Formats: sequence, C-alpha cells, structure tokens
Amino acid sequence: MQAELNIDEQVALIRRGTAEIISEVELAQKLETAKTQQRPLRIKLGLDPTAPDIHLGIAVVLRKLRQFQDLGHQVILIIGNFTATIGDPSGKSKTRPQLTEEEVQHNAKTYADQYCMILDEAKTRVVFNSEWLDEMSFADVIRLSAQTTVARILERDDFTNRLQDGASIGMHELLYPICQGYDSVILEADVEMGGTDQKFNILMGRDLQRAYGQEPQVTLLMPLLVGLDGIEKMSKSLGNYVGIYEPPNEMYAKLMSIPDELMSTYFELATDVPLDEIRTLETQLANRSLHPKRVKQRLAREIVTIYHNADAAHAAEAEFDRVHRDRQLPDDLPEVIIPAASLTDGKIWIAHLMQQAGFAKSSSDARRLVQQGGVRLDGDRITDPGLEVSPQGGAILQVGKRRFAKVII
RNA sequence: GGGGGGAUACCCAAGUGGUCAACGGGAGCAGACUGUAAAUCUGUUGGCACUGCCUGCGGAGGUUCAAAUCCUUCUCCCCCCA
Repeated sequence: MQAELNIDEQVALIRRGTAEIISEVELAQKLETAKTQQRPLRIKLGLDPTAPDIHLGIAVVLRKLRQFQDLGHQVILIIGNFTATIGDPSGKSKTRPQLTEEEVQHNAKTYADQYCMILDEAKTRVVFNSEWLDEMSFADVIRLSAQTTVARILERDDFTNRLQDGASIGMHELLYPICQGYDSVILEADVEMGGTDQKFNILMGRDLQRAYGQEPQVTLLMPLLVGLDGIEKMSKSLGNYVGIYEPPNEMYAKLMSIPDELMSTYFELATDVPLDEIRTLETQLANRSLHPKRVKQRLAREIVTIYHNADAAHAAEAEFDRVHRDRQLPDDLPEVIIPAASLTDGKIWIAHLMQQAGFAKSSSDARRLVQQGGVRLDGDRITDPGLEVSPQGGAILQVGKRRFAKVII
C-alpha cells in the first residue's frame, strides 16, 4: 500500500519515533537496492524469551517492524532460546537467572502466538538461534571470539559500571553480545532493530558482519517505553507493564495510572495518533485549555482500541469512571468461596476471610489493613482487627480502593 | 598462588554484646485529598486468633545471664598483587 513512496519518503516514515538510526545514509542505500533488485530487506529482531507476555514496550518495536512489512520487507524474529540460557546482562545489574529448556520453549511458543497481533504473518519468519549456536564447536567459538577484543566488549557501559561497582560479571556474559552479533552474520541481516539498550549488541553485529565480509546491518533503535511507574523501562519483571492481551478494563485502568508527564510519549510511541495532533494536545495541556484527565482518557481509549476495539474502549472507560470516579462497585466481581467448614457458628475471623480472598498475605497483614481503615464488608468499614463476621452469601468484601470480592458460602 | 574487604528485610543501606523485629532511603500497601490507580500529605510494611509469644541479620556450630554484633568452620561475592 505504501510501495509507491519514494526512498526519501520511506526513510522519513521509518525515522518517525526512532531514537537513533546508524546510519540513515546506509538505510537509504539499502532501501534503494531493495527497490532496484526487487529483494525485500531482512529486518532482524531478537526476542528474549524470558517474558511470555508481549507488552506495550515491545510493541513499540513490533509496530515499527510492521511499517517495514508494509513497505514490502521481510521480518525475521529470532527467539533467543540459546542466548537466554546464557543470560543477557542488559539493563540489569545482576546476573539473570538461567532458564530451563522447557521454560524457553514455552515462552517462545507464547511469542509466536502473540506477535501476529501486530505483525503481518505472511512476512514474518521465526527462527531459534539455538539452530546454529548449538552446532558450534568450542573451536568455532574461540575463532568467533577472536573477531573482537576485550577492550571492545568492555566498552559496553553495563560492563564498565558493574566493574566499577564491584559487581560480578560472569565470563559467559561477555559472550552474549558476540552470540547476538553472530546471529546477524548467519541471517545476513540488513537491518537490526531493538531498544536503545540494545545499541551495543547490535553494533557488535555490524562488526562481526564486516569481519565475515558482509555489508553491515543498519542499526535502528527505538526509545524504551517508560513503564507505569514513570521511572523504569516497561518490563514484565518489574510489573510496570501493560500486556497487549490484557482485557480492556485492565488495560484502560493501567494506562490511567501513568504519570501525566508520560502521556505525550505514550501517544507518540504506542498509538497511531498523528504527530501534529499530539503536538496540539500538548499545547492545549500546557495552556490548560484541556483537562489532563481528558487527554489521558483519550490515550487509554486509543490504545485499547488498537488491541481490542472502539466499543471495548468505551465500555472500559464507563467502567473505570463508575468504579473510580463514582466509587461504585465494578461490573463483575470475583467470587471468593468460603467453605462452610471454615465457619464456626456461622462466623469467621475477618483476617481469615481476607486471606481466603487473597487480599492479605498473612493475618498480620490483614490486621494492618483493618487498622488502617482499608477494609469494608457490605460497605461498612471494619475497625476491629479481631472482629468475627458472619457474612451472608453474596456479601461484598472490599480491601483498599480496587480489590473487591463477592463472598460465596 | 599471596594479601585484604564483604554478605542485614522486596531493593539499597545503618547498626559492631543488652534499650533490635532491627535507623534512613527507594518501592509496595492503606488513609486523606483529587482529576485517577497522577501529584501531594499521613500512616504502615516478619509470622501467629496478637496487650503476649515465635522466628529472624549468608549456612552450621560455639562463648555469654544476654549475640545482627565475639569465636570456630563452611558457602558465595568483590578488590589488590602474581
């Protein structure tokens, strides 16, 4: 559909939202060659199979890949099942736990099930890097390692920092960038995409491709989407993420919790709202002609619409307003089944009821919540942590502002 | 191979014989407020049917009326020299 764009227009389209392209000139040349030779470019993305849920952060990169596909190019997703067993140090100051083969397989399958939400399946190839890395002999590994130097590897600021902080760096971790770079050699990648945290690894791919007599891949880095906490990058392990398969209500509510300052970044990286429209919103926010909540609602609706649909987005908005603005009960409440056996004379200690509902992790925890005034049964605040209650079937237990359950005896 | 330093709760980190379930910060949770699960302020954050008891400062032993703190030993980590 966008095949008739000229090269400059294609570059401009690709540039949108990127953090860095190394280099644009090379990218233009590659696009030119692809056009004249009628050969789709191979766009590589390495996926780390530790996180089975695709979230908005990864979606930023996947959406960019989709643009390449719309321009006629081929996407190759590399499931880093081999490298995952090594543990990528990127972004973490600690050695990552190594995954078992089963976990890796399971996670990889989940990815394969999920990426089609964003990508064009017909133009996507999925490969496992164990296919070639597993086959290498120790001599092969040493020859490959000889293509770079210790000084070069230690340039990576993560390693430098850890060295300075006196943290440990496993020998195997030094090999990680080399593995990832070698993937590019094997696939003869034209472009490798990643978050800005992948810069070093992707550049290593360029070095190795040159060493193996190939034209180096273009490096295309996307900004890291900041997570819901407004501080750390969005990641599964930090729990500050929105999964693209989450139900509309969850997705909407999570998006409403991002700090206000993050709104425009989210618009830019996670929605299809045109850039000039986003600028208008920013201006209106700045001169207070538009309420921040309205803007955030729009953001949440836009994103829910992408992964579900407009109706779901509006329903989620109505639900959110009902629960959080009007303090009403949510539409469908989870149920807690209390076996009759745990009642004595029809009574149960409030702390145990809360534990059964999963709202308190211990009875001490439950006591604290009661003392802090966070617990209500059928709308009445409970103040005595030792209280025994005799809930009727269908009674509503509420802990805090957003945990509700219907008690079933 | 030699020498030195370190391991404390979800994370960072203070404490070097009793007043320690353990300062402080981050993060989480709750309350108030609101525009919302933003921001801000306050409280809270081992367990137990709890005015008390139990477990606990890398593991295992020991000294002592009393140990996160002292001793022995083990494990892991870091630094310097080679």
